[in-house]
Amino acid sequence: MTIPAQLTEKLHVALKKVGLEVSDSKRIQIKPADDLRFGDYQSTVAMMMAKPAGRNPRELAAEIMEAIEIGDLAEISIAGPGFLNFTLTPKTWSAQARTQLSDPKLGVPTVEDPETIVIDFSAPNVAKPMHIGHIRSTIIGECLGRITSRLGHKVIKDNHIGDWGTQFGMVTWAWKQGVDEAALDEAPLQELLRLYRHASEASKKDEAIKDLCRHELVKLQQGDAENTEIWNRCLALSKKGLNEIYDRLDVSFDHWLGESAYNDVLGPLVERLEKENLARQSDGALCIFSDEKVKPKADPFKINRDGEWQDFPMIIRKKDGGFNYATTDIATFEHRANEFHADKVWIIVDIRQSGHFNQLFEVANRLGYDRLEMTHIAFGTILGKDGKPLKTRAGDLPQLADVLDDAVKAARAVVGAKSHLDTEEEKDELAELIGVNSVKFTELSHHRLSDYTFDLEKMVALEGDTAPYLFYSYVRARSIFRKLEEGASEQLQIENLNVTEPAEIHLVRMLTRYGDNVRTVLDDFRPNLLATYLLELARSFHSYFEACPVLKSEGQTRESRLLLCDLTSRVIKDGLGLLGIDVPERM
RNA sequence: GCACCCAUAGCUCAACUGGAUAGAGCAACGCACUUCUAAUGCGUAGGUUGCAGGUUCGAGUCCUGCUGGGUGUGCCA
Repeated sequence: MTIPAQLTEKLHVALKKVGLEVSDSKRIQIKPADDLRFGDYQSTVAMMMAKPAGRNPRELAAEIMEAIEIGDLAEISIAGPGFLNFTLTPKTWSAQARTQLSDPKLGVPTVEDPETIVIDFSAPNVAKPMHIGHIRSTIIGECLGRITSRLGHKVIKDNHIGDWGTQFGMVTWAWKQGVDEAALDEAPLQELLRLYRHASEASKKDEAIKDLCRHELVKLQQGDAENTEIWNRCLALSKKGLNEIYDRLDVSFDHWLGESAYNDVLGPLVERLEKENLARQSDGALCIFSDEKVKPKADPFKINRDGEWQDFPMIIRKKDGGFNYATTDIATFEHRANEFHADKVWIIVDIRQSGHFNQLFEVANRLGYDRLEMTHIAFGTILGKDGKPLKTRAGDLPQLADVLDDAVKAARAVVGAKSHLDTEEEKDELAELIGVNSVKFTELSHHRLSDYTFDLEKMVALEGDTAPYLFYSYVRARSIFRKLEEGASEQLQIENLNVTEPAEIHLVRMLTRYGDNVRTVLDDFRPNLLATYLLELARSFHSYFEACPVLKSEGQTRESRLLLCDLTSRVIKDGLGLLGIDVPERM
């Protein structure tokens, strides 16, 4: 039983003794104290019960304290307006640490009812190389996938690539204007980007060219041989480029079911919707309208213009006959429900698309998929130095590969100056690890909804709350074991783990919070909570490491401290692994 | 206009979902290295949590109204 559960139970019994019946044990509210001066856990039950019982909260707290049979689990004190503070004894902490050390899962809980969860993330447009804006979905998605899977769920990671949309019409048009085969051989992604930019600029200037691009897409969607051939070549080249980045980021997928994967079902799908009166013609397009069941304000199919509520339909077939992302998105969730048997679908996409998802989820309900729980996990915008969003269409975004290269270069300079590694090859490898993971960690340590300014210098800063800080704590802990005589680490006895010093106790306190922190990430899809926790853990380890000599101590103390180093290094490695970050053994 | 999101130290972010004197890092200043790897630790300084009300024993957190910023708003995704 966990410590909070034990304390809750003991409090429950004590409350009965004092003559106060608590119907809901949640009201007892044992919480970790947010300030260590107040102990490890606190209960506000005396304050909450006092008023209805017509009692003084402090007196009530004193009675409860008298009645509770705490044994040597914790020390109790009363403070402030009536807080009951529990300070766990060193004996309790030692036992907690031993339990965690002998648990292969390090205290991370497993869910009782595993679910099948589809995570839809990254989803780049394949005609263009990934730019910095793609980092958020990619990194958050991989992290959520790892955590969800660790908690015992079945996770299906799906890269819903944009391989069928308007941008393909543009690339195809430009391709036919003149593709540079030599460049395509040399640097395929750059050549595709050139084609896209060419078409983008041309169609901005000339409405007729825009129409030609649209037409190329319609031809592709209708199976035109030449366009299909071009499409196949683009797709192969793009995927190769994307995979290089994913390998570098240590991101992987179970499926790459992009928009094109659903092409064959779009026609029948749209016919079905029209036949069942879920969609109707409007201005030449086929649209899904409001069902008028909720107030306009809460209706995703309504919009207010000049004080008047008007229809705001979801277009599922354009007047040129082409399908758009709304159509493929409907086909996609049907596939996920029917073929993947998903209980939940998490879609990790920019918050700017939230309106679209409100409509999409409503469509799912109307189609009878109300048991499929779909969530749009939104994130904020990456801003330029001017405080304005980096423009997606302008084509002047830093490419992700370049950002990673720059980060590695910056890391290489620091590694060159500070590393204890022997060879240049090892240093290059370490710089790659630090550079790439600094970019990832920067992303994961921000709240997902906050906009943040893209600042390469800050991103690769290697001091303070960064990936290298965490790496360093891990490396310090592991280096101890390299100094040990052969086989000594195997002989460590878990029973000998026993903490007494404040720095040791604080370290254990942080360590035992690991499982809870992992779990809470999924409450609101917040990897930054785990990132913050790991930084705090590392901080308490560095403090401990400075305050408590390990190898210079003797006997049981030495063994106990070695075990603490072992446990800490395991938690840090495991925690970073859940964030999608690999650790170096030396640096 | 309307809808949604955001506002916490100079900067970047926390605050365990309503608890005590709002915490970290960066930047600034001071102290500690022939080291268990100083990519560190210890300390100083930095706040009317955008403003005004309300609910509550108790509000950064919930409610209302403002202010400021961002995003979206029919055939892009």
